[in-house]
Amino acid sequence: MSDPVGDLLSAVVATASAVRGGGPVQPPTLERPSKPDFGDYSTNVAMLLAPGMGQPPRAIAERIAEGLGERLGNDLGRAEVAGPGFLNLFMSDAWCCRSLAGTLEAGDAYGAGDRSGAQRINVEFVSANPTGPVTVASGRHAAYGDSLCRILEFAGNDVDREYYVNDRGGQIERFVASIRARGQGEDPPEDGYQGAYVVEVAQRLPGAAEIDGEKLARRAVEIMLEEVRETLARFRVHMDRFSSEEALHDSGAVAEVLDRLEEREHVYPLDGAVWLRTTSFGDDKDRVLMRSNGELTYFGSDIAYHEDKRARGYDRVIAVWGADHHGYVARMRAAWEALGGDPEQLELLIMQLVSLIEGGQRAQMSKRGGEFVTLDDLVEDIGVDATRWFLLQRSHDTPLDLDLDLARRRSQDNPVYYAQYAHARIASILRRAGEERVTRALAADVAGSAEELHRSARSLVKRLLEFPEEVTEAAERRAPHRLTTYVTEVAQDFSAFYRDCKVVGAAEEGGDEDLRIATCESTRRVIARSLDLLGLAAPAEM
RNA sequence: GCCCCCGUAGCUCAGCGGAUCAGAGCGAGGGACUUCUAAUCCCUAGGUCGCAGGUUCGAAUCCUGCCGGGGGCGCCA
Repeated sequence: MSDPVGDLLSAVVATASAVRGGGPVQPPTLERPSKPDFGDYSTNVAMLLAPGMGQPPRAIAERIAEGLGERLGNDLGRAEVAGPGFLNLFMSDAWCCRSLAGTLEAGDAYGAGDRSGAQRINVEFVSANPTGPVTVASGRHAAYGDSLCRILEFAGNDVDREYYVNDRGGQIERFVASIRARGQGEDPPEDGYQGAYVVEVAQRLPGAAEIDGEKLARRAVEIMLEEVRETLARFRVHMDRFSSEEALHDSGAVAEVLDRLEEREHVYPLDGAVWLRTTSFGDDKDRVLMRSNGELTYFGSDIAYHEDKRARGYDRVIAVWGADHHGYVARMRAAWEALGGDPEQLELLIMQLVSLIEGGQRAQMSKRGGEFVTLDDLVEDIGVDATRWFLLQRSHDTPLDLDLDLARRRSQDNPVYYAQYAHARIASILRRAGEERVTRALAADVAGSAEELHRSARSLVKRLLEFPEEVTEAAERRAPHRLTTYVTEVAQDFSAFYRDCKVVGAAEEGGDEDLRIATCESTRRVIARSLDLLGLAAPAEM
């Protein structure tokens, strides 16, 4: 795997270890300073070593600089000690060219994780109740969950995308009652679903009033799920599995889990209900599993569902929940542990709210009240790419204000087009060069190019070299939004390169056309991959 | 009362397992189209990173308290 920055960091650590006289070294930083005066890369390694060695950091930095010079040879232009003891590294053009060549040799795997640490991961997301269309709020879950899965896969894991269908319980009964009412031309009950879509569902279920309750519920859920699937498909989200709550009851899985909790003596009766002693595992109060009327709670089903996922043998089980479920985390984790689950394996991520702003007003969305904007509407309005970008730009634990007027009006200014435009522009340049010419350039000895690199070219190459680390960070921190920032930076750096360095006809200004074509191709691939990880298209022309 | 998230440039926010991170986009003002695609580029503006303590050689970043905003606290799902 080509990772020149990682290799450079390893060299720094090895040199530091030697200077200290062996032994492990606390992982130093290796950053790209904002000011060119501070070199291509800067490390704090000397300052980390100083306390243990009892020597001034600057003196240690000098010795590491010397050692690095020997270790890296021509790769290192020079190393300077700065400030309190930073070591600023200026890499040679040769190093940049060789590194660039490395990104191309890696092919499609550039930036991908190696499979040595591959995990089987289950990611459950969206899981919106099948009682209405997918809302924009669920769209955020869809965009986030799907992008996270793409990133986790690219980082070297095996991922299952899963949707949990709450196809029983009170909300289904209210949904059915609403359909029945609409089927007879009446308004739904007050606590029912008021949305106009219920009328359409009723029309697809003629004679709804006469159909048996359970059967009607199943068919209504089928219809809604079909729509959910279609909406998600248009949004480029494909679930590997839909898990039914009802099926867990039918199979006896729920009853079995309750028995096991009882065997383990985590359950007790009180006030006619059955409680789970979640406080034994850190929850602030115990929770009801079975109501005094004999009905199981949603929590009871959900325990069985998570136990089902656990039994499937994943290394890691991730669920993305809405902010309104945050109070639910402690009890689910408690139940997981009560059944013998490893708390390390269960990850419950809370997605903060999406608020819609329209006409300067904050609108709360309510599926039951029929007041919501559907994902389909928004996608139709501004397109899949802009919608996904919009929903992915912000960290999942930050509330998102979605200004509809802005989203529509600014559709041309949306930063997503900036990255896509850079990709299209590169594609255009490569078309101009011609397929045969590009092939020849990629086969050429780019690593050995003698071109004196323009600073824009150096910046761009260094940016491309950040890609593997960006993928790792985005995966480990469950943070797809980092890639929106990164791909924008790549596009910006490319724009500067485009301005300063002629590609086709580079020789006219003393440049190496092979090298510059290779730079374009590497950039194009990194942008395309980044966009793909976000679930966005990488157009060849715009 | 308890819990979660947030408070960074006029606006929307990134950065938050400490240092060389004070940044991006939009908005505002000015400039560049006989272009390897101007859906672009360049310049200007402006912030005591909510406040107060603490830890540290060093804090937007970690800890505590406070203030402000949003959300959640059911034998609903």
